[in-house]
Amino acid sequence: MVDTKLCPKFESAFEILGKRWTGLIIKALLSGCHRFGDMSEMIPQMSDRMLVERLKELESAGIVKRTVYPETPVRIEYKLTDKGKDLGKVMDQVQEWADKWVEPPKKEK
Amino acid sequence: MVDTKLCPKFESAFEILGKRWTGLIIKALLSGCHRFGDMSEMIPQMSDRMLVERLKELESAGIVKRTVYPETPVRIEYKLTDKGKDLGKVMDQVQEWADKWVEPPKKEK
DNA sequence: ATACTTACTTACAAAATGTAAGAAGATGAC
DNA sequence: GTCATCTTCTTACATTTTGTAAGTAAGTAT
Repeated sequence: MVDTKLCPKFESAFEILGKRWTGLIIKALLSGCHRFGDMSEMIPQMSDRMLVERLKELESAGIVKRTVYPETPVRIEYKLTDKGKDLGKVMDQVQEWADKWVEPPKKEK
Repeated sequence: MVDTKLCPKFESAFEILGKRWTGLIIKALLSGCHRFGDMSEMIPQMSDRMLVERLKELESAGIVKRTVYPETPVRIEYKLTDKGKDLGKVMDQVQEWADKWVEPPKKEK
């Protein structure tokens, strides 16, 4: 064993990233999704309830900014802050790893 | 909105990384921890029960290899496979992001 | 026989997530 | 006016995951 403890900042980062859906939501935002409905469509396995909850968490973590446009019907935009955009590098590495190591799911047949 | 779906491989990667403790366990393994007790010590907030469960998942995902040394008392080593070691780059990016953006927790005065 | 070590198991409670229905606020159709 | 529509949530309740703490197994050593 080398160290006796992990870096607290690293741990803190994974309190966010290590929650279900968070990574996918950030990826969706990086891909240009900005609206609730867009994200909900892009990640259909996730329920709206979870999306609401995660977006609130990401907002209070300073990763996402929520803006209301009082049009009709109301439009609400979720955008990554600088802090959030900086997660792009993390996501790129995840994508690279996934491309190299994840074999496509062989569910059917 | 740009795309209509996320990359399935990316999603698959986050089925693992997006679980509580997984990131910290991989980081511990990258830091030179190899034994159950070491990891349990390095991540004291996590219970043994969870460590067992996550290690099994990581093993069946091909990220960790478990080896038994029938000494006394028994020694069991957990090591990252090549697939697992390749997550080092992801973890490095997380660390970089955390160093830049995570402010140290201001719990107690 | 008892104790000691490591690596788990098990049972049960608590918390997170899934599911599905509903609600609010502004509008337009009838 | 009343009904329906759209989007973004909210609520209630079931299911699943995680937390907590005690216990087990195998191999020594005392």
